[in-house]
Amino acid sequence: MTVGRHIPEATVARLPVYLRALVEVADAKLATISSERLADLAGVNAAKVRKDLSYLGSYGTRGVGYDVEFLLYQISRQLGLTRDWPIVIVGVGNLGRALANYRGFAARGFRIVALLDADSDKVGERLGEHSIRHMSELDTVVKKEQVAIGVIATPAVVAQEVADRLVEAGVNSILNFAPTVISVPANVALRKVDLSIELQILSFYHQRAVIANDLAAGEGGLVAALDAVAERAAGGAGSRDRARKRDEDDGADVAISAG
Amino acid sequence: MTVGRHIPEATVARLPVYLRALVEVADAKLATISSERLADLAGVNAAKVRKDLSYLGSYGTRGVGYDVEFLLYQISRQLGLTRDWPIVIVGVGNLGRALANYRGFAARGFRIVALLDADSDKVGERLGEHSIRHMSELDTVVKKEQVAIGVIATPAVVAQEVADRLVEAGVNSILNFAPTVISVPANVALRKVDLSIELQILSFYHQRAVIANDLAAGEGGLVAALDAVAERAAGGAGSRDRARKRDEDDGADVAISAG
DNA sequence: CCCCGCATGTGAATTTGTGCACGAAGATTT
DNA sequence: AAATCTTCGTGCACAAATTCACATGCGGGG
Repeated sequence: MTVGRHIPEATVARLPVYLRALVEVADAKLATISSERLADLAGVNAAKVRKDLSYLGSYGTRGVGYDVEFLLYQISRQLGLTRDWPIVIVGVGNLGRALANYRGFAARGFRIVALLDADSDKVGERLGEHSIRHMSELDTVVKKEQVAIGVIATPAVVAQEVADRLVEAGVNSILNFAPTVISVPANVALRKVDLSIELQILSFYHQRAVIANDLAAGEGGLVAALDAVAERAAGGAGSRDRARKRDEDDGADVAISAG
Repeated sequence: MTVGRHIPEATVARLPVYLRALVEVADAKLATISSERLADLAGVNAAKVRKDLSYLGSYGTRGVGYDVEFLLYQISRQLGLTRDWPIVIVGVGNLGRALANYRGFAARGFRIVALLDADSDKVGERLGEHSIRHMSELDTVVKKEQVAIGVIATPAVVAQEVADRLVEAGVNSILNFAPTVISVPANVALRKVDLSIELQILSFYHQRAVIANDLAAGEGGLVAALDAVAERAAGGAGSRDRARKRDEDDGADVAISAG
């Protein structure tokens, strides 16, 4: 492989999935793994795994597979997980609290350095190993702690303002949980996690399934009535779509574990 | 347009975003909106908005734009939001609680009918307008309430089992927050939200930005950048045998990357 | 009533992503 | 040492998604 420059976005989005699978494999004390097996664990197809990994360089051994530890290291390195990144969480409501308690952060080298909230009543409250500080300290904290990533968990109305302040303070990567579109300068990386949007997307496919089901199940007037609608809504390729979705779905995913 | 058949997946994922923007526009008492303006609010490009909307049918008026109310209705209908969908949340930990309290669900017609957890100590605990029920009631609840969508907010280890039970009980749409890959039959719709994966993806782009920045920073910066690179290259070998702690991270998802 | 301007709808080109199929390379067996 | 088996790496064709560019058609002004 021509030394992986420019890793495709779709590939980048899958690397963390491979990483997680590899951690499990390593825990099981296996030294090597085939693309086939890794694909299985990651829920994708083997050719894709090989192509993805080839962007990182040729780290596999034909006839054998990939060295688990080495691959773990290479992926971690590409993802920038070999060092710690200080993060701040802005907005300590429902979601902010869940995030603050989420142990997956530290596990991957994301170190929470501060929890900020605009509500003076919350300031000072202890949460895990941090006490909540006031928004006004944002700039100070970011600069002092060299914050790399800002997590926005505020209500939608203030999200853009918070983003602006984060950028202003020097943060160049933002993870937005607020249910609104925010915009940032081109040099700032932005990702969003939107719970209600995920549900709505699911609702779309769910509705199709329901209609398809009704059609398959019954044969009364209902069927006739829905027929035209179903034709448009479900199309003919419903199940094919569904099957694909499982594999490739890389649109938006978020993850949290409930402790 | 030949009346929307087969709406592309990418388009489906954007419809909720348009919907949200349209709600705001409607609140502002505007009767029509141009693709340009809607694109702006949704953070995408105007041609994409037009093409997306064209899949729903030709609802715009040349020279004028789209009728806000009408478009709102059409999108809601496509997404299946004109009716209520009963949902259950399985796993009432950190995240499950946040989800249970999240107001965005009810707002769009997703009605939580039950909160389930395997921990007997939690059973009976009141949370909002529900009291937590035991996992063993899953089948009963799903059937009695005609549950449409199951939300998994459990630790990763039990996620697959929970998914299996949901499917078994008749749920055909699942939103998975557990930080693990789960598999379901082809006729079941599945989406995942993985918080730690989002952070890792962000970390990838962040790292790039850091290096690019260092490089652009001038001479001293160049040295620093090369240092950073060297550190990664060399440090890798050193920390190569780092044993990653297995930890349950959470998934969460997001959607955009900034260049 | 006709013309002009504006914004939609869409064919076509481009870019990005996927997956097959096969050659290459290393391991294992005979 | 050769034959065989396994599994990677990748060229290629196809599919999906994005973006451009412009013809089309509606509404308003004169």
